[in-house]
Amino acid sequence: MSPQPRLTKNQDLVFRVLVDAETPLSAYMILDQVREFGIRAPLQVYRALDKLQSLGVVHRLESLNAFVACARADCQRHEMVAFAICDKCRHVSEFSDAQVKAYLDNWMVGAQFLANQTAIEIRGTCRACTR
Amino acid sequence: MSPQPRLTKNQDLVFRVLVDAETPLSAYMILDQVREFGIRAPLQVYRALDKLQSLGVVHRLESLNAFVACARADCQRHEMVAFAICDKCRHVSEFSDAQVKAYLDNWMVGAQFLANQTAIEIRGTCRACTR
DNA sequence: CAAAAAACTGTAATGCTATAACATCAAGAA
DNA sequence: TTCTTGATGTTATAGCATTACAGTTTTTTG
Repeated sequence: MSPQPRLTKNQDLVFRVLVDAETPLSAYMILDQVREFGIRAPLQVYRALDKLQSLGVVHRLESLNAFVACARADCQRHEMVAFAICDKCRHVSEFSDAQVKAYLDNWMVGAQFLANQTAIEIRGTCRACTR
Repeated sequence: MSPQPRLTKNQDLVFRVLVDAETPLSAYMILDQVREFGIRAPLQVYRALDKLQSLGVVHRLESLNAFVACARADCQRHEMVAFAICDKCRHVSEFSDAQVKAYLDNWMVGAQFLANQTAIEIRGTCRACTR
């Protein structure tokens, strides 16, 4: 489950909380859960999150100011990923669509725009909450 | 320039600031610019922004916690819009790609996900800042 | 190995972003 | 008119994120 470079204690604590979570968690929600393990300040959480994001094992959901563990077994970096976020139950589906990526890439080539990072977040209601 | 329903004073003030801006502005940056016209509290700005967003004439950039006036002349259509945000000069290019929309729609149909709102934000470096 | 460099940790203080709660006012519909 | 809806104004507070400073551990490399 753990990614390549051995995580430090703080990173591992934060990562485990996210892996166990069923919904995205804010940094402060994470903090609440790791306080009992010695982490006391928001910055300690944010630093761990930064590292985990750079490893590609955690994603930030911009529209929620929250974080999720990567859903894919093979967490590759710099790939284009999209999220469908249910506003009722907060469940998040992560998916990767090569064709969406291809079309956005195409636009970027045309505009001569060098992309670092792409956020695709769809807010709505999931199947389970519709019925 | 102004949209259908006549804007109220506060809405108009906020909208004008965004139209004149060359980069996305946070609610508090907007507040700084409308203080001289009598707006004093963040909530007054947020309320105006909410209304302008629902009219479709202002977009929120989730990854920046900031707002931009809609770049398109015909703002009425509430299509899927994407943003390319330059991290160097903060310039934002707004574009709409029917193909991307089609593929995301396709995914949503498959997953039986009812979408309300979609955010597509590409962070990187624009053409002008590359050279 | 020892020195240097890089990465991680801890803490306090602060700043930025957004909303809750309450009271009031203005405009249009019944 | 009376009712309803939407906008306004203000204060207080909640929630999210970073700066600054100090110290420690781990890794690199000469």
